[in-house]
Amino acid sequence: MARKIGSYAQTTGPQVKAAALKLFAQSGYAAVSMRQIASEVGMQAGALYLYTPDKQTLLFDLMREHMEDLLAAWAAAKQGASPPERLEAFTRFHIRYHLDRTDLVFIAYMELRNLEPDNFAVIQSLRARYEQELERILRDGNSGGLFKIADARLSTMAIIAMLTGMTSWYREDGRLSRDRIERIYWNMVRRTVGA
Amino acid sequence: MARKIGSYAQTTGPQVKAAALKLFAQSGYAAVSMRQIASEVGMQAGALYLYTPDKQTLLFDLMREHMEDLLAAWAAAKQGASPPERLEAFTRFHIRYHLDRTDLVFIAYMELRNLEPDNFAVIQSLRARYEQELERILRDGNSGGLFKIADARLSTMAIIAMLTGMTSWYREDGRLSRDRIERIYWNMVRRTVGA
DNA sequence: GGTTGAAATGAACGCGCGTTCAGTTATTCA
DNA sequence: TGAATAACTGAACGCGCGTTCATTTCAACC
Repeated sequence: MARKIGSYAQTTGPQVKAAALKLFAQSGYAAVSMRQIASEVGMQAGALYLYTPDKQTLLFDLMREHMEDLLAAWAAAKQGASPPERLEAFTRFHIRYHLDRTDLVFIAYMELRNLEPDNFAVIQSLRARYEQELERILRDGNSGGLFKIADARLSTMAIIAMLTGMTSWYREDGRLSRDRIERIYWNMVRRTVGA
Repeated sequence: MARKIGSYAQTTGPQVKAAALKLFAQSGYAAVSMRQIASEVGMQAGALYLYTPDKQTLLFDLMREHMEDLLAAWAAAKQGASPPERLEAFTRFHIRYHLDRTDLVFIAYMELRNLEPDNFAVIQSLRARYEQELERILRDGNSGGLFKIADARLSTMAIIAMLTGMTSWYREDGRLSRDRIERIYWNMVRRTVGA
């Protein structure tokens, strides 16, 4: 018997996560059963517990890894000297990263209230760190007179909502190419900050 | 016995809806039980069925009435001759209306996937009508040269996402007054369309 | 080819779910 | 006062839930 003692099996783990991701994004955490997830992977419900201690952890791990990957990817992609350049880099990075992971983004926004308090706090703090990255750029640009922003916090929330909202209507085979969408949105963001 | 024959009792009905609204917004449709809703109103679960045929209809009615009220309220508040004036009216209306009903707005966006297909289609079509109102203004302003918009549909989605996102962070006793928030957001919207 | 141990099964657990309905209570009005 | 009716109770229904665990399968290795 392979009863996890401190660690969990690593081989089938990714498949379980992928199945949970797909189903959670489709129907929502509360509406998806462990039996459905197991069936998606092609096993029985009991076997899932070789890869996760419980259902809640499955959700939490998806969200935490998403936020950590996002922060790491931005740290790697970060560039630009002036605030306008940094803002453009952030905007384009955000769009590309999110359009590649619409399911994860969807979950990370929709399932917050299904997290237990401790887990919620962890995700909120990771999210805050990401928002801080944008807010920092806006404040720098504003104090340097390059942006004309009334309230950096409000602009941060507005821009992130505007950008992240894309994931709810974007389709791979849609009317506009990703490049075109990216260009149009960057233009709107630029205008929003008065640059 | 008061077994609904075609119609449902009207007296306690609003209390049931209010309780469902509160709990759905708090924990999500799938995570809230009929027993919880009943307990919030102060009755037993069975009594709820005097006011609704089932749980799904409770959700659907909340969403449908919200969208119909929204459309009716905008029809009444609609004003302005030029596209910029109309856009300002729309923006300010949207903010005021949504900040007064954060719970309903939250549900109307989050619980779409918990609607059965037929119900989903109804809500989607109501939502589309509302978005059309904004898109019409943007197209008119663009063809008159008053706005500088690359794609009216994208700007519509961007603006609505930006405005509706407010409901997820707005608090009655927050740092900024509603008037100030409204002014700042209108300024951002105005810039977004290049006016 | 026999042993090991990881991977997975499948039955079972107690529980809460949405919904139904016969029966009880409270109010209305003749 | 008593009949009619509206409002609500509380027990019950079958079902699917998350989770556990003794048992089976099977590839890897001596």
